[in-house]
Amino acid sequence: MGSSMEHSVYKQYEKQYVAVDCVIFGYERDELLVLLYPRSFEPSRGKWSLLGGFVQHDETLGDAARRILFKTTGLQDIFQEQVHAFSRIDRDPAGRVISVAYYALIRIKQQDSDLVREHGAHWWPVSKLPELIFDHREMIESALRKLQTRAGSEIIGKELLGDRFTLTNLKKLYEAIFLREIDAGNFRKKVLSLGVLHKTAVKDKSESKKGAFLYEYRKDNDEQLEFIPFFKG
Amino acid sequence: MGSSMEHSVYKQYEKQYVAVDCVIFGYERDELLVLLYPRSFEPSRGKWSLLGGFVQHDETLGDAARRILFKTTGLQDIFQEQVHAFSRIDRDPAGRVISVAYYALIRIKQQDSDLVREHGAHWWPVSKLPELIFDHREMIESALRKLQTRAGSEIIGKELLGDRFTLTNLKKLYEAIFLREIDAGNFRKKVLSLGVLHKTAVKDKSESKKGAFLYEYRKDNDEQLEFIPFFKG
DNA sequence: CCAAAAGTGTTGCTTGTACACCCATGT
DNA sequence: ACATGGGTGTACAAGCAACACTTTTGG
Repeated sequence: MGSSMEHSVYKQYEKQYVAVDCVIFGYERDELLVLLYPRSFEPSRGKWSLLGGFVQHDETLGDAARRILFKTTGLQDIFQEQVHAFSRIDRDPAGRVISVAYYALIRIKQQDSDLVREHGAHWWPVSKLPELIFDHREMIESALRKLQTRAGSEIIGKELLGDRFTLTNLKKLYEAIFLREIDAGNFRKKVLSLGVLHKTAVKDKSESKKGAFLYEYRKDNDEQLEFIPFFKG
Repeated sequence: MGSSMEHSVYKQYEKQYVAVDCVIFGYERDELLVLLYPRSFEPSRGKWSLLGGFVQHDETLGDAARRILFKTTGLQDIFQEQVHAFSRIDRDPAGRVISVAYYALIRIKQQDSDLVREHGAHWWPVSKLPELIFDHREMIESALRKLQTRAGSEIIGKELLGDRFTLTNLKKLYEAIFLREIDAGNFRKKVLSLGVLHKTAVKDKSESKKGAFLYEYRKDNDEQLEFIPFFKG
């Protein structure tokens, strides 16, 4: 907006409830998971819900998403990205609420488990979601598509895995994100050819006798080397 | 949103002004254009602005975008797509307004010129934009990236060109969208290989002595053949 | 020794790109 | 006849997918 309206005279226009819903992705046991919590009151009691909240005057949508994430997982400085604004008039039976979906990537190990438990939240595999309220399933599906797009343009690794990981860890993560199998050899070559990972001297022997080298992101130069397409769903 | 709040008790939460800003793309003289109109009052008098308006209780964001588009161009049933929600707190100096950007593709010939003139609107080339208010430049840039993504996944043709067009018309449109030159022979082969266009018996002689065949979309079967990647920026 | 994951190499196919070349025709 | 866009063919390079093969080591 901008023109077609004088300043300070917005009074004549209607305001809306604006919410943010967070699709919080985690990764465990080779599966991509979403954090949901159960709805304990009508309507839709028993169904599951994304974590959400209303946007306040003094915060951006991103701020609101961060606030919600912090409140429910205790985590800060988390990668997140806007997905889409959902605005069906009757999407929330209790009132007209426009909701902007965000997705976030967190390391489940790092969450404040007490806080999560206190909210009754539960991790669900994206491939086996329970019944969800409102348009939350649609939000998760859109978020997953966004995540896939991003994972195809740059390496999503440390956000979900940790600072160091083996190439097999990364491959399994990508299989979880794209919901399909990937050739190990080709994946390895493709990822390494991008030159954004640095092989450490450390081997992880937890998943094989031989052990696999741990890799980390090259911190040095280029944050701008991103967005070289390297993987398509 | 959903849980964490009882129904009908949203009263305790703050409402927001929610606006929609439309990035209206047109195409003429081998250029991709955006419809802007001049701001005639302070602040930012003399700068240019997207067409926008506030969202009402009884309409979705898409409805609002359609309403604004109709009000300013007289056009209905226009292709449009949501771009992003912009929410910087001070993005509008006159008040806290969250704005969701949409882009639309229209055929300039079909617009209601009187209506457009009455609003003082003017078509600007995307590559030579004037100074814009607020975050409107950012909105246009995001919208263009979205348009490029979409144009790379399916053929954007009739929305901007008309029902029938030559392959050279389409190539020039793509050059305007991607802001770079494209090889004519390769473009032609790629587009035809998708099999979504049907060659008519009619030649357009307006642009060459030899004349070029007009193509149209195959209406018959498959709307689902879309989203086959066919062009990358 | 051998199962199992780590890691390397090879081959063939598909796709993209550059560019040469022929066609049709109004002036 | 020739300039101009329309349209086709070719040849090379890059990227990708399938899969064979070697390495390492705990049990």
